[in-house]
Amino acid sequence: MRIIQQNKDIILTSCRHFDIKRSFECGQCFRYEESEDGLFTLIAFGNIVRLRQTGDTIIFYDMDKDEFEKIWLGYFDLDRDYESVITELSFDEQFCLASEQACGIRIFRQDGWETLCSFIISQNNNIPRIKKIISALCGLLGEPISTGVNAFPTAESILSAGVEGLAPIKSGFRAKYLIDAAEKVVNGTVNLNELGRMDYKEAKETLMRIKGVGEKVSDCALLFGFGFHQAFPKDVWVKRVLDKYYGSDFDPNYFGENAGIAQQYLFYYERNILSKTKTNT
DNA sequence: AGCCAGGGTCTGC
DNA sequence: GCAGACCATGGC
Repeated sequence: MRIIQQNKDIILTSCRHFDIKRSFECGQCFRYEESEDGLFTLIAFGNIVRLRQTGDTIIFYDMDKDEFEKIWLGYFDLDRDYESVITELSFDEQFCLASEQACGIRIFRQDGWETLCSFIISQNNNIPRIKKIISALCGLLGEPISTGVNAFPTAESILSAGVEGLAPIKSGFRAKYLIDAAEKVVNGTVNLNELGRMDYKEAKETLMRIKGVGEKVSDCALLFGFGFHQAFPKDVWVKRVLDKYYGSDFDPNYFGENAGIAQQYLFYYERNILSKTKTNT
């Protein structure tokens, strides 16, 4: 992969292991839109990013190199060698099948607070509606960053809204969980800045102090928002894979330190490929 | 109309 | 530790 500044854009070439469509559509990120001509618009860290992929070339529009290296290199996990990660995980037969169909998925390193809230909202919910609720939350309480676009709201802002104040976003029973998360982050019961210094187990337990955060939500936040690549979220799709091929005694340690990456490929394979092609038996 | 969705809590055994 | 009811909402 090479990074080139061309006029006002950043161009990545030879991106064998970065498929932006699959990476966005694999259920890790909710603040993006794809327009009909293949343009993706992402809102993250108070910025709006527009990007498009043609073959193995990706263009980041109106982006300067300093900003790219400071924020987006890390966000898109571009320092990680996915080739060797995939080779490492390929001892497993199901992963091999999945990685052929899900090639190019990368795990984004998103904002921790936003990721935590996003996956609190995700519980017992579907992806289109998760996106809607998050968008409404930002519109209601986020700081404007452009016309009609707001950043993700701070914990203080959500806390001051209260459960009643969140009513317009129609998050249902999850509103009280968002408030509890905001409260514990503001009062220090959960210090998100310390999570990175903890081991996986301690970080997971810390997030689970929040009401509405169980094992799965905690794992998603750790994997997509805090860089814990051994976190292995088990949602209904992943459980289907585990039931079909691995048995009830499956332990994520089977996949090692990058179990979370394996999980993401299996999730995408089951949800976006298998469930749409099989003739029901 | 009923089931499902990147689940968790609470209660009862 | 495990099963089941319940939780809001919208798409199909």
